[in-house]
Amino acid sequence: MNYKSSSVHGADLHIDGLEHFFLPDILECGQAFRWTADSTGRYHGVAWGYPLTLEQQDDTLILFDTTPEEFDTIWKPYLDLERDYGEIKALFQTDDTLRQAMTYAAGTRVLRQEPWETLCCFILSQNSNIKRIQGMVDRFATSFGAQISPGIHAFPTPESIAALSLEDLAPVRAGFRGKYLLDAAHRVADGTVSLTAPYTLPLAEAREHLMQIKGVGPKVADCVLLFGFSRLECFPKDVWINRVLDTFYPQGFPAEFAPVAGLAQQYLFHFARNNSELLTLEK
DNA sequence: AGCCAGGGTCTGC
DNA sequence: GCAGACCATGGC
Repeated sequence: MNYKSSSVHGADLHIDGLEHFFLPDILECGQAFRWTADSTGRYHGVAWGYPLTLEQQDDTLILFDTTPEEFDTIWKPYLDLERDYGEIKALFQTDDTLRQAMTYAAGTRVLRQEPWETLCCFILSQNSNIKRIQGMVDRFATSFGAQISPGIHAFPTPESIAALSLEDLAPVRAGFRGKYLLDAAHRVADGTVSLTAPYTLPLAEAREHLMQIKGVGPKVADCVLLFGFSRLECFPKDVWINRVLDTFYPQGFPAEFAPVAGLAQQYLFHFARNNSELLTLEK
């Protein structure tokens, strides 16, 4: 189990006895882009149309201004609190590289994000960096998302984006990615691309389905499948992961980890970025 | 100042 | 199929 109990404190909810859970690992690892930490360490964000403030104190997670019902339907699945990370990590312990890698992001989890939001974010991610992606996503949501409370915006809908022109999108400062956002919105709005089918399609077909969209290649498709559709068998390959594979898995990534390779990818990504001197950097 | 960023498209072999 | 130019822009 991932936590022992939950309790209501006024308008807040406390989740106690957390395991394998650390907010900075989860919210700042480059899988989600709408969470920001304030000076007290609390995180503010929006997901599935709901705003939330989060704070972690040791093994207790505090969700401010929410209800047990909202926790059960939105935040428990969003934070992937139903998955047994202990079991998966025990499997990874059998691998020397993964055992070491897991210490660099021990509390990460694969969020269950909204597919459309994840699609847009990773279209915007291409040839960019996490800081700038956050800026583009914030301008996108602020400019075109419905205001759900003062200063807080829901993520824009595909329909609302499909009605825009490239010039309308200028405030996002997305550069060449703007036209890709519009293509994604058009295809989702007219039904060419389904945002439910990839939950269940065979992986190769799910990738091809998303890659119909201009600006969506293998890496973006895999990130959307992993972080937006909870397809943990997906293993996005960027330059860092390729260096890890070259250095530590020249015979290929072990097949026994295939069903949860996407979680391994998370640990390996952060391990790589913190230990570049260990990697073969040619090519 | 210059490099690189959680890539993808388009063109030319 | 595969390499290489090119894409816009900001963060470091």
